[in-house]
Amino acid sequence: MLTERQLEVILSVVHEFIESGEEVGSRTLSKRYLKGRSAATIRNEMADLEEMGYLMQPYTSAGRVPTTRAYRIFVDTMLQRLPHNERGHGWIKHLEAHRDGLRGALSKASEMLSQLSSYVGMAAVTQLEQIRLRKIDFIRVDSSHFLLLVILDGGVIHHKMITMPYDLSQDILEDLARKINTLAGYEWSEVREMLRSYISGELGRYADSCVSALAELDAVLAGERTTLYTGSTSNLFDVPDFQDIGKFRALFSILEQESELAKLLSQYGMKDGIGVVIGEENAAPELQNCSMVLSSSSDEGTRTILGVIGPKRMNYERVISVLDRVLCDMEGAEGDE
Amino acid sequence: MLTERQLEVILSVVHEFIESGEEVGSRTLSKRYLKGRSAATIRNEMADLEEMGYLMQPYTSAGRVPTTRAYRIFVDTMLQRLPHNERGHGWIKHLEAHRDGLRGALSKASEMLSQLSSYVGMAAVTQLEQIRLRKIDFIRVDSSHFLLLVILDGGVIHHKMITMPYDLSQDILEDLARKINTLAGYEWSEVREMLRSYISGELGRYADSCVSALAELDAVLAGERTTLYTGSTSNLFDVPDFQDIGKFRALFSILEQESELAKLLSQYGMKDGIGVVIGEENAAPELQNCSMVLSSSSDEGTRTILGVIGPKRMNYERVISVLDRVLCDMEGAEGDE
DNA sequence: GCTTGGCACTCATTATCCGCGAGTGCTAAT
DNA sequence: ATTAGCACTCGCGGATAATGAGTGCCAAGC
Repeated sequence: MLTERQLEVILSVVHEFIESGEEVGSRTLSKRYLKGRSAATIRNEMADLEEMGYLMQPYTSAGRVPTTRAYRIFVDTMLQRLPHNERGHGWIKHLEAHRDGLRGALSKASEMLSQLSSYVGMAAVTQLEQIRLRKIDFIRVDSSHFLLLVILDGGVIHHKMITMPYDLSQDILEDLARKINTLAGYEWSEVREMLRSYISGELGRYADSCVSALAELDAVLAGERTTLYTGSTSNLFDVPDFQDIGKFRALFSILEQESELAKLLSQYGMKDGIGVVIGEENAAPELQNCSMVLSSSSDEGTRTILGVIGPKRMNYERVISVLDRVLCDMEGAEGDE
Repeated sequence: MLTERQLEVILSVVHEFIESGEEVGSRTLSKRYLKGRSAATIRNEMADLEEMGYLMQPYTSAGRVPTTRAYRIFVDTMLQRLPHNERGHGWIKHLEAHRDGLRGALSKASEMLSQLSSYVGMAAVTQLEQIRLRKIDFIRVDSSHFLLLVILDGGVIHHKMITMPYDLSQDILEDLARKINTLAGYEWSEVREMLRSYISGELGRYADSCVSALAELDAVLAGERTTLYTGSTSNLFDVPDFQDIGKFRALFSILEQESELAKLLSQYGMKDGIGVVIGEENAAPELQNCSMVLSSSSDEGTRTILGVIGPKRMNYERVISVLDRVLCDMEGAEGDE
């Protein structure tokens, strides 16, 4: 399909364009990459490749710019070539043991990814439907308030202050908690059902309040719920591609809509290992000029995604190695760093 | 000091400049504001006012632009004129009762302020040194982990997973918690001291771990600690003053450094009620082009600040009324919205 | 003594033009 | 198949000119 030389031209154009940000001309390629061949020869190849959809000219008689297809080839070739770490599977196991807990670990990781990549780091944890309950507790604060505390597998912690019309003594609450905790290890959907029958059966006059508390709890836990952490975004100011306020805005506004971005991430982070999503391959129209380098890891109940988002014209090699390194750190450092 | 007419000129220049964003000329003023007088007269006044430091010309023979002093007069006049809500004192009392808790209330408030003002809303709660303990609890999760839970006056909640070398049974933990909870109502600094002696005195072999746990806790609570919530920042893209990427960056980067901004806020939010900080009045050099409209409310132990940050050339009237309205909502809506 | 119309002058902004240079496509020779 | 040569395209940057809003100042008027 593609001759050896055509491939070489594609890779060269992408490489040069990523470095310079300017349209790549035949002369440059002839001088710096395919030294054997003359500019004219390369011009012919480039004309062919344009027809095939790998290159394009921003205007008549300018240099060529790679299309997403060209980037794709470039990245795939790179991923094959790299001594590509077959770790990147197990890291989710180590997250919870982090000294700052899940929350702290993810927020630090995203920040670190931002710093090291000089783009924007992201970390997301998705609570799947089949997440299991680890521990639940009610803490009486005063006569009309208690704090509902839920700890799920994977270290996800939720808490919520509940207002009660009755004064429940701490003893009653403890008793209730003890009962519910016998359900630890079950999936949430099961727990919910069991709770429902328990409440209506045994709780008598408190049933009303408990039902509404259960509803609250359900709202927090039901279905997929993704929490997203975003590293520092100020690196984006130094990216030449985003000097234009319009392009900047496109990326930025999606970074701010956590829910949108979270949906996108969970959509692409299917396979374990490191993956790259380039420009238009992305579902969101705002991200046409952006690429993401992602790694996901799943456990029963949660899926965690770490990654970097940056311009399509990003330094993929560096970002991939940075991500790889952060993942390794994660497995290594855990509690002691 | 200032004649009636000089004052009028100042207010007019500020008003016009806020609307148009362009240098204001004498002809405009004569036509739209001080209809009685001719352009030449106003030119003379303006020359005087420039000498007095209220106006300035960006370059020779251009229109005039207000200085911070002029903005100051404009804002002060407005604050006097407004049917200015003498509420705005008590709202901190109502925060905690919000159905989403303190955290939820503040994050919603900042978001709402962003939406309504079309600038950037902020909400910060500062935990003062003399904050009081309301309730503490240890929840055993498994043999080597327990969750430390601290509830402070004002509804501030902290939790932290602690790893323990020993297996402490839930009973021991509960006993410990019960003891500590007798200290509820004391200031944290007192609690810390009492705990310290208790631990070394009675806990025997567990003392080491407890000391380190106490240190953890102390790190979270000691001194001032401000939590900052920032509303959507994407409104900034539509502000003409920030079309230039450089100016945008200045504001944005400080919004991202939560700690910096938090420090600034607590510095200015001294007096209760609504206050405005304009441009260079601000300590941070990054905020020279920005103004903040702030309202703070203190309780024993916490101070909460709500406000909006935007360009110096912001629509102060609208922002002030928006803030006022959000504060009222806060007092009214509480749990039921 | 303010106020005001008139006038010359300033200066940022915008439009226009022009030449440069990098790059292309095509063709004819190798 | 490759390559040197050539005419052509087109964005970019600098120079120049025209525009126009606004000023400062002066001399006349109320």
